[in-house]
Amino acid sequence: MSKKLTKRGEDYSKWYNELVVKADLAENSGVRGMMVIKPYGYAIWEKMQAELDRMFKETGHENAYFPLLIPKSYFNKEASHDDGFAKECAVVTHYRLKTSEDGKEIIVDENAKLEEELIIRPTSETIIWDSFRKWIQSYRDLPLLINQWSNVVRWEMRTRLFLRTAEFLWQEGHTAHETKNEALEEALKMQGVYADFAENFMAMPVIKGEKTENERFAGALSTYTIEALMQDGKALQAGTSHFLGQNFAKAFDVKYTTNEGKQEFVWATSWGVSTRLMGALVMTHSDDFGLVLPPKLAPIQLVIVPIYKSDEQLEAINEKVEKMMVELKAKGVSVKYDKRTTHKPGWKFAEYELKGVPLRIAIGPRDLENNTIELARRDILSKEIVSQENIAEKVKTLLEKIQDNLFNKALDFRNNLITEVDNFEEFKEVLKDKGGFISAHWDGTSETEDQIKNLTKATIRCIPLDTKDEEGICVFTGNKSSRRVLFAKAY
RNA sequence: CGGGGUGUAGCGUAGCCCGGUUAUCGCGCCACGUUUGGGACGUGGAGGCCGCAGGUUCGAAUCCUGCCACCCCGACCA
Repeated sequence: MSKKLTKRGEDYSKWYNELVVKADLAENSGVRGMMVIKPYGYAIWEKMQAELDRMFKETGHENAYFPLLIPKSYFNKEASHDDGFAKECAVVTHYRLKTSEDGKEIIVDENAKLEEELIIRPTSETIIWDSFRKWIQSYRDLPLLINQWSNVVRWEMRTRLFLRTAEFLWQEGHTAHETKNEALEEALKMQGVYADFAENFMAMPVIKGEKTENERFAGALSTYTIEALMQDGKALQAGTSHFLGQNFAKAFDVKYTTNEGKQEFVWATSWGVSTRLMGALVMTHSDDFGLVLPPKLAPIQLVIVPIYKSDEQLEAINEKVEKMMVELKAKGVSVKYDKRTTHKPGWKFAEYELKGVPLRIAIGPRDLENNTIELARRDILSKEIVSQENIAEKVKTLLEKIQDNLFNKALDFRNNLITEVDNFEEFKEVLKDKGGFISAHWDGTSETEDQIKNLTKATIRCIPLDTKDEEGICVFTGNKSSRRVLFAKAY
């Protein structure tokens, strides 16, 4: 079995690529930049989806589905949106293939050229707002709170499994509101939902903040973000929520009648998270032995491996384990009993470690005699012999402990990598030697941000929401600044 | 799209400069046997249009030309 992983310290990027493939999460496909999400990886995504979907519905949203293809003309109705995405759109130009003259290959039928080209959605604002126009007449139709689970295509130059793929899965929320304030509140509320999900389910601490103009979504008036920090000290934008003002309402002519009989444009938001979260999950917790999954998102929370010499022993173990399984399942633990005879225990141990299963029970002849089991934790790689009494309760408690431990560990790591810096020399040093977030004063101009980016590759990840006013001078220009922002190199 | 590199079995590779029997080795796969508390061992076996298309030659994985794909470094990005 050549499943030896590259160590994180040797080459973080290589470690990540190998881990995603070896843990059976995803692989590259025959289509440039597009991945195959394998069953184990998809199972994790499904858990994320289920939880997020529940949270969206709890906050009043409904799911709907809009077309994959968008008429090109819709696209340039909102100018900045068009600018932002035009460079990375896949375009459908024909609707039929035919056999070539020599009968050897299938070619595009030039007679089947579309009147108007169709864009494969890079995001769905335009096609959704075309529908919203028909759905919204009166203030009584508002707010309109819609979410869509879908795939989108963005023709990226350089791709990496989960982190940046030419096609990815995501959800996109699109809402319309009567007032500016209500829309702003919605955008912030959804940022909160994302932060809650990241921290309480992914066990990934995030910083809530607002994007600067440079980093803002194409077509948005403000973009709220949750920013996470990966183990190599680079930041990852994990989710965004946009306040779109009336831009799309005006572009698609979406007006409503107020209770005073006046015509007004609606106010909008959109927000999304994608399969990129899978990459974030991997890079937040995993180690040199493989994936480490937080129990709340692990498809298998506990695996049981039998150890035996004879068929009789295996049968005795089976009997014991079947009883345990009933107890465990009753407590809601997702448990797998791997009694395959085709692999040895040592092989299974290594395999489930690689796949990040939070807890493992090994049970063999010795345990049958002593009424014990061996219980192993993935997060800290510990093993202990415990009594079989109350096993479900113990497992349940441990799973919660692991979930907390992963979050706290990631939080400590993140907090240690936020450095306050007051001059540009120090800025460059910290960025080079330590990495992570740099908290520094900035004069608020795009020019300064651009120059810093060109010199250091660091960008402003966000203006943290909880930032306090503090007089200072810009780390680059020395101009006045009233608060610190967070810089980092980002994925 | 610029600069560099690589294509040989499912995966990783040797051979290529300097053309010459049946294309090397490891992992994985299949069968049988022995094994099973941290990735077992033995014996046997299957699997290749050497990226594609041309050319040079008695003879091409090897030399030449063109094309394609992928990887790395830049510009672009959730």
